[in-house]
Amino acid sequence: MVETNGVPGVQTRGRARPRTAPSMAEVAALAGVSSQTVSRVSMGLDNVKPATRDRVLAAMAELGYAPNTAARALRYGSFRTLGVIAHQLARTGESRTVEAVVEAARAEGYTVTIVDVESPSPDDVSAAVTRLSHQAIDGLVIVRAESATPDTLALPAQLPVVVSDSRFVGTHPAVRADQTEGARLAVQHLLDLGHRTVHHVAGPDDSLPARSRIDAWRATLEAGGRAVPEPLHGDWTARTGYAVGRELATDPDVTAVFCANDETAAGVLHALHEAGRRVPDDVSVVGFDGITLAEHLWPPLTTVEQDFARIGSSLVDLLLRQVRDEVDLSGTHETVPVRLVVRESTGPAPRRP
Amino acid sequence: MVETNGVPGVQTRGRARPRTAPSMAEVAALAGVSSQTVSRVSMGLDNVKPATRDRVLAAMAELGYAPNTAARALRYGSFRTLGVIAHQLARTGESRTVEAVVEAARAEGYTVTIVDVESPSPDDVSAAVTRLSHQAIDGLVIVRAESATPDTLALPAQLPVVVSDSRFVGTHPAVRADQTEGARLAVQHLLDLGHRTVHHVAGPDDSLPARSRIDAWRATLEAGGRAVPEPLHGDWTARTGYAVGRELATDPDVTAVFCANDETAAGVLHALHEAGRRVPDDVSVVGFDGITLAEHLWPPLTTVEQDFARIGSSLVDLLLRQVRDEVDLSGTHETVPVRLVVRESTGPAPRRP
DNA sequence: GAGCCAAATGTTTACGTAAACATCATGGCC
DNA sequence: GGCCATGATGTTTACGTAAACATTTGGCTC
Repeated sequence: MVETNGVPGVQTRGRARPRTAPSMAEVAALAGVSSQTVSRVSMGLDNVKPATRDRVLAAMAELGYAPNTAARALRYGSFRTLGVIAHQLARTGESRTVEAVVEAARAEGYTVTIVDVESPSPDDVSAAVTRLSHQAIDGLVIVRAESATPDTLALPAQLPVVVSDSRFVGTHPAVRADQTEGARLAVQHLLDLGHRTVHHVAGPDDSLPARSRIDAWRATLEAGGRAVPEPLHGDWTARTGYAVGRELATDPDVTAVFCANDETAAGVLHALHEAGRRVPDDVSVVGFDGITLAEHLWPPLTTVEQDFARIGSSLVDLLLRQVRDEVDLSGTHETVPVRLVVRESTGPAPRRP
Repeated sequence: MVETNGVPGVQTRGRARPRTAPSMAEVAALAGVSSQTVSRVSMGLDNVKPATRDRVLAAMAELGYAPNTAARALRYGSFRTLGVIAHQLARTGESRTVEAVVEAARAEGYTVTIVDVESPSPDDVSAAVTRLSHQAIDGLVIVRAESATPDTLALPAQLPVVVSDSRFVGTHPAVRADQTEGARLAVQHLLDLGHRTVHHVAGPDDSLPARSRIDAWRATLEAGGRAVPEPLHGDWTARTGYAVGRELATDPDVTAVFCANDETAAGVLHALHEAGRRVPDDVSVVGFDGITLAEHLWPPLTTVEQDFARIGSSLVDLLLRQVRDEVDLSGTHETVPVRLVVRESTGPAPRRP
């Protein structure tokens, strides 16, 4: 764990105590009591005479006292803080999950420290973990690890961890959306509409969810005895969706496209419109995620909705069970159901010419 | 500052020290040195004999030692952590700004603790501040305070604060996008295209940026001697954009719409499409923010791009200057330029029938 | 009013780190 | 070979809080 450089212990030196907030001792002096009594008031214990309590509260108010979290954390060995490692905070799935995690953590009295990882490369994620473990956290949520694997990622021993969909499933407690069922629903929906086959604009190769969606897409086509076209590769962005979409638009055989996520679908829609192909009359498009804007794209996008709120709260739940009870949950993983929402971007297959 | 309930000092009790990580003392014992020597190695000081350092590093490795952040923070009086209060993390402007803040903070060796505020009401924001000041932060970034004002928000004295666009401008150091210029550019662009006037779908009333945009929209129309229609009110979401858009779509006099943000614009586009009004042939639409999807809406959205990355880094810069140098910057505020990006959602005004 | 119990409050201590100060060795110099 | 400067290491202490233990106060019983 410790290496020549990157030793957990080695840190740059911080400046010493810049600002001096009032301490319990000062409050105690002002109120004419011992600091222990201040502590009792501060913790809301009831074995303090009301008159004394009032004097202490008044002193706190006068000095603007706030308890020193560092000292408390040192005392308790806990920060009541969770760490979150996310890859691209501004991406929809990401921010919705993080938002839900923050919310769920708050409900449990925890706050959340965020580290954004520049690239999803193992190196960057490792660096993020190292940085976070220098920080004050009781547990760690890894929202997207993409290509990182348990081997490439040196997690501090003893640090409770929970991951959302990634290669850590199996080695760490995980929460994942039901990717397989989602992709199946999407593809089957298109087949049921009479499309002969379904093209797929996939996510990046190193992403496990992306691969789950590819696999389920393929399996569903095969189960229906359909031709399986070569999947096209995107990177979750609308930009590549657009680029790939321009190619798809030129192929008259393409009547149904299942996109790895809604952003990609937006790009595909853009390309189709531009090429003059009508949606859904000529081509049907399905997305994945259920971003807020999906409903207001044109035409409104049929998509597979993930329950980000539930994913977030499950992540926190699973993590806190480890933090509090120190149980070993590795291997457990929870699957959150998804939901196909049919809108106007999908329709019956065009009649063959 | 202290009140009957909600006293900063009062907290529920945490369990005491659940997990015991190896301490310096244990490493010292194993390496046969004093804990101070371990500390020196840990801090990377150079006045340790190489042989000794190696022994200490070996001991650290063996025990899986990591420095206790709480103790360090207590010692230094700093966590190297900044707090961020955001309103709706998943909203685009929000998450982009937060992402940039996280990034900029990381570059300065700080991590970021996030508190998501449920509603932008003063009460909720206050609660968030209270929660955060229990946490271990050296400074606070308020990304959107909306209706909160310096009066309604009890900030801990001495806590360095920086705010993005809000009513705190003036009392606290602030960074704001050039709302006025942005709205002017948007409206003028539409007027230059020959539209007689421009309708506005505004943001919520209690948001200062929303009001700046309204004011600049009105001022630009008046400067051009145009009629100023009643502004319509949205809440930044595509949903209300759609609702309001349905009304606009029925009014043949509406040929140009300036939306308070891109999400709203997406909703308006949706409504216009649905009503069979062509964009931009019948109606031109402009957004605000420059979300990634703007380029891939249909038609690609003309919008006023904010430089979120720069806003984020300016926020951190301004905040750290206070944290480190303890200078008083209240009153200073930085304005970040915006940029009009013209796409296909705007075009010449239709010929009058 | 002595005795006793419980409530209220005070005192001591430990949490892990690192600055400040103290000590000890080593080596160069005359 | 003694002296001092220097570098390496050890010892003491403080940071703010809260548990554990100790003491005082007040009220009640008989």
